[in-house]
Amino acid sequence: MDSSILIATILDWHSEIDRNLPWKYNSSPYKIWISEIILQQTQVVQGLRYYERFVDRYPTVHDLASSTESDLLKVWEGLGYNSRARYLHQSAKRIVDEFGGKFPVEYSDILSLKGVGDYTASAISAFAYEQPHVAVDSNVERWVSRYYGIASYKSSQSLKTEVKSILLPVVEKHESPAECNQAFIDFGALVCTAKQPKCIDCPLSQTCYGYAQSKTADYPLVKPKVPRKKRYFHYLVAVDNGHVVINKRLNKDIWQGMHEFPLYESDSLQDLTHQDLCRYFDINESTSIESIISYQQILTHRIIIGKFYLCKLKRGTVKIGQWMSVDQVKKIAVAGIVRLYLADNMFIFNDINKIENGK
DNA sequence: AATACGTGGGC
DNA sequence: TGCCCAAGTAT
Repeated sequence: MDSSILIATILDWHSEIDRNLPWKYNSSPYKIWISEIILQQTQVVQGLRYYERFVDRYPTVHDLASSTESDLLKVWEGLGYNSRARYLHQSAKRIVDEFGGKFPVEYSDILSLKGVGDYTASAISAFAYEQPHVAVDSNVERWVSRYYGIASYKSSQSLKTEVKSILLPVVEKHESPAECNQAFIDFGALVCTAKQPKCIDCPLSQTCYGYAQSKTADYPLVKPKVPRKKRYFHYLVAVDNGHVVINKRLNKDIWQGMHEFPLYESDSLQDLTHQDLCRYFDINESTSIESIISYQQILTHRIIIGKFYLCKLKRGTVKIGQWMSVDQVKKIAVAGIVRLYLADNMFIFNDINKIENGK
């Protein structure tokens, strides 16, 4: 089928779709930018509430720029890939400083923002400014690769280039690049889904290569995944009268900028011995460990095993971090594995006697 | 080009 | 339960 007829079919299908997403129509470039960043590698249902909270808290780029990275990470907590939040703050400051607070219009300027790659720059250009760009995300490359039987790898540059070469000429001729892109994405998200595509209801099935060959599951190609490496995080949960010792993660590593307890990382599942704890955390040998609790968190490329060693220390005698109260801890963004621990163990902030009584 | 970066939902 | 997937980007 000629690609222009193909696109006309999809636009026709899309004319009866209304997903009613808050960033869809008459949104500012700023809000479209926020929505696109939040939606990177994130399902719409998962990002929706974060988007609402985010624009409520930072209605303009000025509000975002004058915020702090720590505040931003707290709003972002639980969403994942938090470098997105750090880059958002960085870019907001740049927009205020270098673009006079006005969101850039030129594709090259938009692309130059940290955290904005080709997909996001294209999406903003099309949705906010009706410029002829194609935002190729996983939805779009999936249906195009299935329809034409393009044997390229998922997310590969070659597939993106191929998809663009097919769709861009059509978008350039159409009056609304925004409408085209929304239709392309929605079609992949709602009809040509990753699992169990709705070929029965698909307006393109009769001319679809993947459907004809019963090979929709084979496109696009997927590379074998590398096994996840395990990392063992040993945390000293040092408490004293409603306070606990906290550090901020500053290295270029997972959970950068987020908070945790004093950490020692090892390469084995073995519990740290009392001697190890004394050495690594500089605590007195008479300090007793109240409990050792383990949590596990599975990430895309890692499995984090967190072990939490609870003990009582005297505030002021410890230099391995900053003492914080419950209220302070509730206001900071914490690393995922620490969040798991705290969800079950908030009793550590109760007074010492209650902990001794085992409650 | 390959790898790292989070988290939650679906089956 | 274990595995796949998600409106990708930076290095």
